Amino acid sequence: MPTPGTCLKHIKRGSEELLIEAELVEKLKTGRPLRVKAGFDPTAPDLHLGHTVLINKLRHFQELGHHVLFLIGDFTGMIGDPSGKNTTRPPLSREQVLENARTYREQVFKILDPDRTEVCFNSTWFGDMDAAGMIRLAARHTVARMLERDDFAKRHARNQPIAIHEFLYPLCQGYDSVALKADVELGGTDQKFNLLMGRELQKDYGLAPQCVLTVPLLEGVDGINKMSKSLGNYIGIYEPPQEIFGKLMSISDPLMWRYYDLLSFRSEAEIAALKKAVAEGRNPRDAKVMLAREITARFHGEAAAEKASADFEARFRQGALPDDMPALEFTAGESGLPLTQALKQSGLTSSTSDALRMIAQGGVRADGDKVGDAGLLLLPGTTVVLQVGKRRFARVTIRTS
RNA sequence: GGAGGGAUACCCAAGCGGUCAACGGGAUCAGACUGUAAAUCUGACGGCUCAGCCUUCGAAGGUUCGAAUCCUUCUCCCUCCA
Repeated sequence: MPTPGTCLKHIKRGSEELLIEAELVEKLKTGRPLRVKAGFDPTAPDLHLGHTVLINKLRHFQELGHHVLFLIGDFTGMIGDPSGKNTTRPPLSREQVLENARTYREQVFKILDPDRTEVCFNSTWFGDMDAAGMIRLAARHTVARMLERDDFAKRHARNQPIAIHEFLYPLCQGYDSVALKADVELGGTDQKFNLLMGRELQKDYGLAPQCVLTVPLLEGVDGINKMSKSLGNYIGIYEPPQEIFGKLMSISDPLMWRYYDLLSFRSEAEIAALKKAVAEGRNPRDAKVMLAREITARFHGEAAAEKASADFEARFRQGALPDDMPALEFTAGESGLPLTQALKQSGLTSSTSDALRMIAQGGVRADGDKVGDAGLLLLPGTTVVLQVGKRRFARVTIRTS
């Protein structure tokens, strides 16, 4: 068993803030497995790398022998988290929630150890709470305390609306910690207020307050905004290996180091050494390949990562064709199928207008040769490899109708 | 309850009777460059049977030779006062 000191170091790596460190040390000293809580929205089962920063941190706790409480906020999901300023979301049925939970499990256990993970639902305790109970809970806090939360304060100052129920969300999240007797709760930096609410409520209910560990929000592949599906700058952990690998290779160099810090399982010493080597002239590309391989392997296995890497190398450095391109068949009359139609029907371009533009811009290749003639016809009985841009390919066979 | 402001393409945002498929910015895509990038530069960015045609400017009607632009009704958002 490692000492509390080394545990703490492991836990703090890549994290943003730990409150209160001294308390956590005390908890670690007891030697019992700590109950580590993290809450997840039941609506978005498509996890991306941004989510995994937190999940990686949960894994760190497991590596140290602690117990993870993976909480699905099926009850609070009915409220919606104001911090995301999500507009009204449709209520989910019981079946949908369970289905989402199943998907979560599937995705999350690529990182977490199932034996040390307990999946819970907060409807378990909130489902039984009556209106009086909810009001009792609401009585625990004041409006002034609520307005301490930055986004509430801002909205209030700007005369933007704050619905009453939005105040209930932090209270509910805090109460989850009471119900679960959490020792530690993890969350993104934007969750700090809600996490601290757990401490307050635990004290109110006569429990030892949980420690709070926040992790940074990961920037998306654009390097500017936080990674999110709606911004389209995400890398989903369920994407095909080639996609994950390719997207990681397309990030900027500075962003690469950020990803190393937050996503890689390599030791800090190893990363520092790599950084030094690049600073001294080693091609940053090598470092990026290592990162892309590590992450791809995490979700798809070593072999798939190896292959994605080789494909990428072949395609972009040597201009070779990918060996997994979709093979499609179209039928055409004797005169043949217009290239624009083939491009549109194969999904390589969004419309025939788009196809014409691509051809005009020199972005279309047939069997490796740049197409200059927009009126090109693909004759029946032939098979052509069509390419649009650098990344989109299809093998198209034309048959007679 | 009262007064005012707004709804334009993926997003932001001009336009206020014809020259508008609609300025500009962002995002995106293609080309050049490169380390695979990023940055930069160039171009594209509603659809189609593409030198032409068709459908768009919250919705539905109306005025007009002609409307994103004017009128009417409706829907939705926001601000201020109470």
